[in-house]
Amino acid sequence: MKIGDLAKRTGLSTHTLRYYERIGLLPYADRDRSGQRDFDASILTWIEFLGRLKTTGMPIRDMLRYAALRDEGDATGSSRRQILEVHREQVRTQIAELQECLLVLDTKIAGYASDEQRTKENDARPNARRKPLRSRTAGPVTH
Amino acid sequence: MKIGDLAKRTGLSTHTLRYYERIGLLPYADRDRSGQRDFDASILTWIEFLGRLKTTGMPIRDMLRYAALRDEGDATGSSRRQILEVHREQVRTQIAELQECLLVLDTKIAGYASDEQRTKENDARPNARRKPLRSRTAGPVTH
DNA sequence: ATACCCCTTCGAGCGCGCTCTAAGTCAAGG
DNA sequence: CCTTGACTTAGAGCGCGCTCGAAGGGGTAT
Repeated sequence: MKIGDLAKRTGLSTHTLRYYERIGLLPYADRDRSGQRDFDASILTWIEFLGRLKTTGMPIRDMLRYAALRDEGDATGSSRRQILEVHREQVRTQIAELQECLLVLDTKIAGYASDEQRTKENDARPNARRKPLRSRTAGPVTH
Repeated sequence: MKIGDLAKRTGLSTHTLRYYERIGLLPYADRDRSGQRDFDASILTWIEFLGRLKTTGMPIRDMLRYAALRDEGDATGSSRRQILEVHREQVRTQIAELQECLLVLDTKIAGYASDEQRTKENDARPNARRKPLRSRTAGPVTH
């Protein structure tokens, strides 16, 4: 499988795929006689799993640790399991935090909701006037 | 309230607080006669709310849009509500994704679990050997 | 042979969100 | 008076995860 095809299948750019290989997140792919990468189809599973790790906020450096252990073979199974168990716990925490935030958002939105009738709460502005600022800090102001 | 106190209370560094003021995420704070910031206690509520937005992945540029509307006063209530409603939807999606990933992690871990007995599945390595690489790309290798 | 398009490597650049340094001011305590 | 320590501004630098550009090669269709 060529890199372009893999890109289409995974939604990653060819640039990103090469980058991943370069840093060791993907195994070094076979090259055909003209030097082009020929990916094994099984790479799809691995990339998908990496996607899960990424979605759940695992930094690349940790994925690299995991990938390295994977390369070392069977003996590293329990280390890998441990990494995943620790990570799973972080994901659980993350979900709990988000759910808490969701409640706060609900409350806040409810405060704005009541029939376009303004409540004090949602409009409280701490320190009076806000300085426009943004002199040399930013360019054409995109905000 | 001095910036140092506020830093302690919020867990943000004084650097970060000044940075937030600079970009307009915090209102321009009053200065005492010697030029030092004197924050209104009500800023705590705002910072806490910003924290929620941050936790849920809202980029600073969007927080700035929200903050700007807030400064414009009561008339912007419905725009602000809209921003939050859109964001809430994204948070919900995010949570759903994480929960899906959690299931995948559970499965993966279960695969490693079974009494230290290696299963094929969890060790499948796509393209044979992995090149060490990492020649000029990185320094002393921290991974 | 000539396009055309996808591929290659190497290395620079970018957007984000801080984070830190430098150089200096100010107020309180010993 | 002198030190200490928290504060001030302006601006440079950093870690992350890509993202892109330049310069060139290969294989196929016309």
